[in-house]
Amino acid sequence: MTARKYSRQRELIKEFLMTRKDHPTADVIYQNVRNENPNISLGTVYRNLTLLSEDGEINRLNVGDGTDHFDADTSPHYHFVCTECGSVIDLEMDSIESINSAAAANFDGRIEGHRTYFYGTCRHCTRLHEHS
Amino acid sequence: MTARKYSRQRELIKEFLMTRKDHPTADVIYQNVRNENPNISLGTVYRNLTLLSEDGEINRLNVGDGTDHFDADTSPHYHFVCTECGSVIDLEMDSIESINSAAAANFDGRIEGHRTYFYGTCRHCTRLHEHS
DNA sequence: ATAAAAACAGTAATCATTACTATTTTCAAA
DNA sequence: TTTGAAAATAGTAATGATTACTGTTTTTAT
Repeated sequence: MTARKYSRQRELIKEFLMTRKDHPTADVIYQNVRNENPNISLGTVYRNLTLLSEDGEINRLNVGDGTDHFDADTSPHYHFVCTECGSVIDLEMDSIESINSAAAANFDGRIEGHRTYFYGTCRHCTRLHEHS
Repeated sequence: MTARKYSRQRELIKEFLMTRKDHPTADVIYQNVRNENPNISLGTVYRNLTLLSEDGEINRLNVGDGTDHFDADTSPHYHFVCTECGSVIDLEMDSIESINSAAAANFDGRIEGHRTYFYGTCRHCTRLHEHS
């Protein structure tokens, strides 16, 4: 519906996000894209992140830490969030779309999908606790 | 560790939340508790919601709409979020703790739990679309 | 009773995000 | 190739949820 026009800024944002697998926040993206375009504004970053996710080119993650994270990998996969350091890590596991039907069983409405985040302690933070 | 002292305000907040199954936000709780205590401040509501959830007496829900929701039902259960009206509804389905082990299979770290929200259109919004 | 810890009301501050505005860029059609 | 309307931009102001601060009041163990 909305005619999308080319923008170098949007391209830079997408390009940067594709190089990262740590699911950065808008501000981290902003700080990094500024290396390529020092004049870009934070509002432009936010607006383009929204446009890209509306277009399905990226995903917005609400991991529960108060700030959104972004992911250029739109293939179905799950995320782990470390409750100590806050890092967001891709999980290698099969999709569990079957839980949608489990949820729909006793529900009077239409269930279209789900979002699942796993929480715990990441490898690095676990090791920090080890007292050998 | 932190010695908790009685507070009438905290009691009112918990009591109100227990009467509701629609998972209200802090501001909705504030507006309602003011009927019982017109002097209560919004900061007190926020602080006590945090204390109550730290104590495991209530749960904080991050449904992805930008504002936290609260639930006095701490028994394990899942939630549905209507993408049209934003309502948050309890789901009657078995716990699927088994997905934790699926997530842990290829992950080098400790997975302690997960949070899952189901999205779609609620009964009410679905009916609004029906053109009979 | 008393006093230290906890909680309070009221308000200011913070943080992420969105909205606004005047200017610049894109791009399809002339 | 111009041209002009739509889209996008930079910069800044505003918003909304939440947290922090401060002087006062409550709680509660002694």
